[in-house]
Amino acid sequence: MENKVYQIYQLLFESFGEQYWWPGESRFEIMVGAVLTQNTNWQNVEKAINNLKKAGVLSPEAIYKISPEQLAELIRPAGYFNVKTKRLKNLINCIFLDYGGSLGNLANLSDYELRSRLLEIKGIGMETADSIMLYAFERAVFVVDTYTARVLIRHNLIDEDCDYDQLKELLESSLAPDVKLFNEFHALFVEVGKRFCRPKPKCDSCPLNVIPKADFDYD
DNA sequence: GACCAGGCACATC
DNA sequence: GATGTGCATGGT
Repeated sequence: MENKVYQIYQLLFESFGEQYWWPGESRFEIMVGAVLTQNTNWQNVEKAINNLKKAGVLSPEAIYKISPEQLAELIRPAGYFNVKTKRLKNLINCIFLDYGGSLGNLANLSDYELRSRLLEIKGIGMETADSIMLYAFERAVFVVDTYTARVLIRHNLIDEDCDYDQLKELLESSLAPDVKLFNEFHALFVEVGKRFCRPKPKCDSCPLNVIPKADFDYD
């Protein structure tokens, strides 16, 4: 098999089907979710987003105006709530002070400009920036996360001390730059990761078992 | 009770 | 430049 990366996509799609990501109703909700889900279970993020919705503050203007204390209380279920309060405020301040509070103005930026601008915001790292790029602005960038790394490393497709850019390069160079494909593939990595590729993996019925695995000791 | 989650910035060596 | 640490809730 020539393209193992694409083979992985096919195996995962056959097993799990379409994932219907990102689970959010608006561009802004996706951006907020991208920050809240940092190192955090999506179930907890949903509670926080529901709190924001119930309080009627899931908009750039409302989050711009709300006090840090109130915001922290609303997003508490997502964990790291003090850190994430600052990160959300940083993101919203950028949108307001530099782009007049309009996401449409951000949408006019080129891929390179948008990613650079997002990465300047304290609290927005590469994965969060790429999640926003792909899922909120429909740009064909691959979102790498811990599961992506784990799966590719365990199947010997990349060195175990690779960095984010190397993983991203492997994926983007192995695939056509297709927003829909990147959307599904990242979501499928998360799905297979949650089920089978934890730090201590349980690979018994994993659909990727047909791909050779590296030998690891997991203690 | 231990483990872990759809990271990131910062301190220290 | 590499490695370590704090941040925090909630499900399994």
